[in-house]
Amino acid sequence: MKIATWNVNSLKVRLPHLLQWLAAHPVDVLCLQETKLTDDKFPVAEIEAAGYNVAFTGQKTYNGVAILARAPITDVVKNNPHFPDEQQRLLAATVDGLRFICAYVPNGQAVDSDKYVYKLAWLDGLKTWLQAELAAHATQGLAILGDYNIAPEDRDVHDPAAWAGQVLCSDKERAALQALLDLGLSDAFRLFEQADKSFSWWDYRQLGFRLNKGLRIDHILLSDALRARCTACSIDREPRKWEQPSDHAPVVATLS
DNA sequence: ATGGCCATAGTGTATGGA
Repeated sequence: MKIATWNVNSLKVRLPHLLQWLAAHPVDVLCLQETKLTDDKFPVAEIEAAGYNVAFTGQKTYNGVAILARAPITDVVKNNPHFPDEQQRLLAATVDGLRFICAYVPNGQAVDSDKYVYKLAWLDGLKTWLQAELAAHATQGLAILGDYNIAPEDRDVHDPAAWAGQVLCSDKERAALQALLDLGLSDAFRLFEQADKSFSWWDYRQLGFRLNKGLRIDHILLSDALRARCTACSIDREPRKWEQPSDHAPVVATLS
């Protein structure tokens, strides 16, 4: 079984890339972030024609998440019951008996800004909900995939000195991510040997991708039951090379 | 050169992203 996450930065613009990528990589479950589409505009027919079931929750202009799956999708939950939020950033669903959560963590804009305060509160609320979800799905397993907008360590940053203390890299954000891991989750990417300077996002400016000036901020976190089944995890840089790409690359994990 | 790009809403240019 293959599971993946991809921040598409507008599903309206990136639908051709999504369909092209799925044709080459027919993963079993794919979590999308930043669809930026209200539900009435979601491309259900195109995704079903590609052989996927889909659950989604969106809004105008910003945010929006979706879960695509080859198998039936059940027990869909939109948003965090423990954190009332008008922004559409969380979606949970069960596929093949496994629990999947698609997460688009707030960006935070700048350390100590209102958006940064919201980001930390949002992550604290996520922790409360995750604790319950992990307990409810301990046996079969849970995966939470998405754009965390946090680079866990300096080795996940192209220029740690320049980014030190900045949003996406600050101590409080890293501590909030660690608090999620401490619930009993593992960063799938770090279960394996990986190339140095592996990133999942590159700025559109400054030839960011060509110079590999990126960050690793998109993650697949696995509960213990799924960690034991995980045999690989990689970042697919290919779609970042396509014409008019998303600034994020897909992250893929393989489960035995 | 402390900003460069991209998407959205909507036709000027502001906001948000990361």
